[in-house]
Amino acid sequence: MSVKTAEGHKAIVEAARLEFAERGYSAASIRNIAQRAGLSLSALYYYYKGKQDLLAAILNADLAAYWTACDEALGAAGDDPASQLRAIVAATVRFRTEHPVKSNIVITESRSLEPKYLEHYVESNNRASDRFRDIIEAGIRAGVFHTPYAEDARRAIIAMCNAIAQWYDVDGPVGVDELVTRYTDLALTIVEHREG
Amino acid sequence: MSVKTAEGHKAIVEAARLEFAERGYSAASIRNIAQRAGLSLSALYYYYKGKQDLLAAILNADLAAYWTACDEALGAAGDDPASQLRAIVAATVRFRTEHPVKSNIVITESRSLEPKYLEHYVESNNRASDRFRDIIEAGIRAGVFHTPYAEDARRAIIAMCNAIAQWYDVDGPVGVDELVTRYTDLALTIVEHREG
Amino acid sequence: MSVKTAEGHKAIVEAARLEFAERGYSAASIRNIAQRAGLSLSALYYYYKGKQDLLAAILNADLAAYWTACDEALGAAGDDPASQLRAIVAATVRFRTEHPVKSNIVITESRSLEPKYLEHYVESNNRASDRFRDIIEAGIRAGVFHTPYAEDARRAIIAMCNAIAQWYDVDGPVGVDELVTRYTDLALTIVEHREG
Amino acid sequence: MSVKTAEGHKAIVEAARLEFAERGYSAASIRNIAQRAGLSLSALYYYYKGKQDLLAAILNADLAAYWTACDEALGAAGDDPASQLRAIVAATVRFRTEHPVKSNIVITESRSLEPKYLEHYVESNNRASDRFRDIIEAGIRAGVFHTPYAEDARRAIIAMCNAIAQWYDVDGPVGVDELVTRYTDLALTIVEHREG
DNA sequence: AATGAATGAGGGTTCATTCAT
DNA sequence: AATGAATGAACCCTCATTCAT
Repeated sequence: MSVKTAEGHKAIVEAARLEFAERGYSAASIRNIAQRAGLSLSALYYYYKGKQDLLAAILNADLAAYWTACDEALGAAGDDPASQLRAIVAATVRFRTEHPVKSNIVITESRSLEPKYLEHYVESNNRASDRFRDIIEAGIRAGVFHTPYAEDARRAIIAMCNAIAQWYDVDGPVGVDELVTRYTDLALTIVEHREG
Repeated sequence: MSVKTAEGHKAIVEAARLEFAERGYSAASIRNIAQRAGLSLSALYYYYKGKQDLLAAILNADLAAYWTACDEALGAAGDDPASQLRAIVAATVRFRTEHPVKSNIVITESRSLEPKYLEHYVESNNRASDRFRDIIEAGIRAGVFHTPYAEDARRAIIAMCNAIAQWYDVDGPVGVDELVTRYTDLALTIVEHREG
Repeated sequence: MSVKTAEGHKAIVEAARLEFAERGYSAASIRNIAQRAGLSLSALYYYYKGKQDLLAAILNADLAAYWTACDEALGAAGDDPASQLRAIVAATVRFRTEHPVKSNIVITESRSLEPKYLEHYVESNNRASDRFRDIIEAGIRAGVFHTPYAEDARRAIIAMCNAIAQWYDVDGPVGVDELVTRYTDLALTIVEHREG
Repeated sequence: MSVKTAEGHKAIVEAARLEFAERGYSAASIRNIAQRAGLSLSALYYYYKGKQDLLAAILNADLAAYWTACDEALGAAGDDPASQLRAIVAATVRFRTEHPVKSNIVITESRSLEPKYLEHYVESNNRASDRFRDIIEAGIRAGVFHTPYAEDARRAIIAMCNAIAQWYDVDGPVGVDELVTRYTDLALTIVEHREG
């Protein structure tokens, strides 16, 4: 929230992201994070109140980054449900492939948030799910999505996109653009998109 | 692996499953596990070599339980790819809803396995994925599944089924049978099943 | 002391000697000893009351073995102080080279004996030192040993002989007989043996 | 090696020396050491990486202290082998009597050093033995030491000097100066020192 | 703005030992 | 004569955190 030194913040957050992603929150060591960031242990405590505070900061920042990406894509896309769904899935696939560390932390470590920090995060996360829900329901109302299971389709789409962060390899055979095509197609298949 | 006393084993494994599921492997305390199992700390060490050993035992047991369920379902189902896919998805949905703790541990905590134990687990897990792959590819060859993205469809189906363990509530509005129907339908939609 | 089963006793004592010698008393594990002896942990406790009891048994046995060897050598030697000194030094060198494990345990681990067991051991050990003392003093009275420092000479001789167990290598270049010659010569030099 | 605070270091090292000397390395408790030093357990770990690290620090420091004393004595002594031998034996006797704890730790606990730390220590210790060897061999070449057993004489002298730390009592009947006289005489006797 | 020193709680693990059988 | 099961105490060590400076 508060800004102390941009550099300090950044080094710590980046180090923490890696440490959290590699070891998981509770196995992560705040000493390691400080060391990775090239700071003293006490310096870290100057910037952040503690481990939870650091996790919360990262989780909120990374979730926000994801939603910013989604919002931009949605804004640039056409208004019809199919275009909107394509846009949000594409943005998600891009984010999961281009920011696997951020993605995995948000997906995996949010459960380590203590109640105090959890509230704000969950709320933020729900607003996210709502975007998918709204689009799908709009598509059904418009008669272009024919799935009888709106909620499950929504969960399926989110789950399959999230999983990408766990297996995708930038140096692998499949390019991001190709993957975007596949997953937008899959998403439309899942909601049973049929025009006319 | 090794069997010492059925009772001792069972109490410990059940307690450990809960602890691992609630807190995650590395936040889990072996002292807590012993207490939950109603044993002394050292008694636990009489049965298991350590925390890793306990995790590995649980992971292997629960993964095996899942695959046993799948195999039974596959054996009882028709030979055609659609029936086979329906069967394995149904078995998976059932397992995820009826054994959410086992499911979540297998899905979430396998990454805490150290190399020594990992090998056997990964191999076992791969044989699992192969079942899905084989069925989908058979369906494509047979001309009944029309998805152009066999691998991604496979991943999507697995991801959506796995996610169930995270949100499903036995006391919620949706019954298991209903959920099975929905997810088998969704799976067939994903692979673009069309006969004739 | 009491005999339960000759075999059991022997296997345990031999295993314990090795373990004590390799790791030192307090780092030695009674579980390891049982395992090395090919017995169950409880079997060991059937034969010995505990770790201390086992140590005491070994220490007493090995010290006794050493003094038996000395007594035999002294009995077989001439009555004059020089012959007696030669005999006891030769016996000591032989024991240290031929039974390095027993030697090292007696020398090194006696300090781990608890008071209860210590008394008997110390007494036994003192009777040992007395043999050296008596011989040296006899030699001085007889006018064949001319050292002005009887006690220090005694300590020096014992120390140099004991040290052998720490460095002597059976497969090394120096044979036992040769070593016996050297150390008996050295001992007589130390007490300044001059006849006539 | 690393220096953090002179005070912290000193209190810990002194406490550890006593604990190691009294109980032996593996029976020594790091909690006891911290308590004796008047520090918290974790404070100790701020200064030393662990039990081994502490042992290594002490062993190296105390061995160095001994060799510094030897070097000073050798530098102040005459160049001829007899004077040099007298000097190094005198320095050794003084060190063993005046620093019995340091002496006993170096002599007894070096075997508890793990390979990682052992190397440096052994090397340092070998340079030590070499001093004795060089002097004795120089004496033999110069025709003033007549022992036919240079190596065994060296070992005997070192062994008898080392043993002092185990039995010498500062409040006993024998003063240090007197002991120095006796042991230098004994050493020259052992190498069969005869001039002219 | 930044740190070195110190702490207390808890971590996993191993230990010698006992006891019912 | 022999054992499997269980225990409580202690082990070394690492942790997130604080505080005086």
